[in-house]
Amino acid sequence: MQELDDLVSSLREDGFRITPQRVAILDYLLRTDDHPSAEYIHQVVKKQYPMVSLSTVYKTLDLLKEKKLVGEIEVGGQTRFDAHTDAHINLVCMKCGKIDDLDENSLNEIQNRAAKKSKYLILKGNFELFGYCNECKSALS
Amino acid sequence: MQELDDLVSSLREDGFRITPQRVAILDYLLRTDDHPSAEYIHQVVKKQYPMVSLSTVYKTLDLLKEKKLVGEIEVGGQTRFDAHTDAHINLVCMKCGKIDDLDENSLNEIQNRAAKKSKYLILKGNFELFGYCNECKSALS
DNA sequence: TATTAGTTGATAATGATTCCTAATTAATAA
DNA sequence: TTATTAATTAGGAATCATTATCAACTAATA
Repeated sequence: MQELDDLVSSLREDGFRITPQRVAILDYLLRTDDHPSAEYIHQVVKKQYPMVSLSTVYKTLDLLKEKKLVGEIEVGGQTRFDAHTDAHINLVCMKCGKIDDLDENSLNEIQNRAAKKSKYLILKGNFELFGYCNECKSALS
Repeated sequence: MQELDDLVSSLREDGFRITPQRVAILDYLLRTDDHPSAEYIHQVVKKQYPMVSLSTVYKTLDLLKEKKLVGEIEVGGQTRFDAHTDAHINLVCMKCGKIDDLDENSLNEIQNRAAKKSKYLILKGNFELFGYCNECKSALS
């Protein structure tokens, strides 16, 4: 996996230690389209490294957020993570809890316009739409 | 306050009891441009009705959310509320924590386009931009 | 291979929100 | 106006995600 190696090297160059735990977490996030919670990431990574602790997952996620390698959205009282870092829409299914990504070109433009109008210095944006996914809406009673 | 009276009447017609607690909470949300947390709403309402409990604030907010009289966004591990219910951008200052609203016409259009492309049934949208407000960015070290 | 500072795992602490229940009260009708 | 009653409230306990703490461990370096 070229991308993983590159990101790992860049972390190493920034002076961070490369631990199997960190690699496993980043690897999983790069491979999935899912938007897992810290708890879920912990479950997944434990299959490969049973000794990994939840607190290490949280700390690694903090690091990856800081390096802008992963993004986060807060949904239903918990934080969900993904490695899809360009501006996009998160479609949140209120029934099954899944989150799909949707690219939308106009978001960067909106962000720039908002920065100008508001005088805020904008660092990141989250765009969430809540509803029912195709499967769950079909199953509505 | 005409709007408050109308909303109170509509709640009564829906079979909900009109309590001073509920009126005070809704009244405050209608009057402010702020995006208070439940805790903060509790502080404000207690000045007028010192016996109001935090759990009543939470339950009233649930009711008002269900009736779509207030919106919510999750920021920094807590939920913030406002009575500005049409689609808009929330500008979140990562330093002082304030949230400003910004109208943006294209949001409804984006929402419709996303619904079509994704096949989701969209019920609501949140658009958040994070950064530093004009005051806080000037004060950056 | 030894050194050492960064990292980890385990668990305690925190804080926002939800749950629980007896007491209260808004709404209704007599 | 008063009695009835089911909805609502206050207060506190419980829950759950996240953060903090710290002794033990280990990746990086020389």
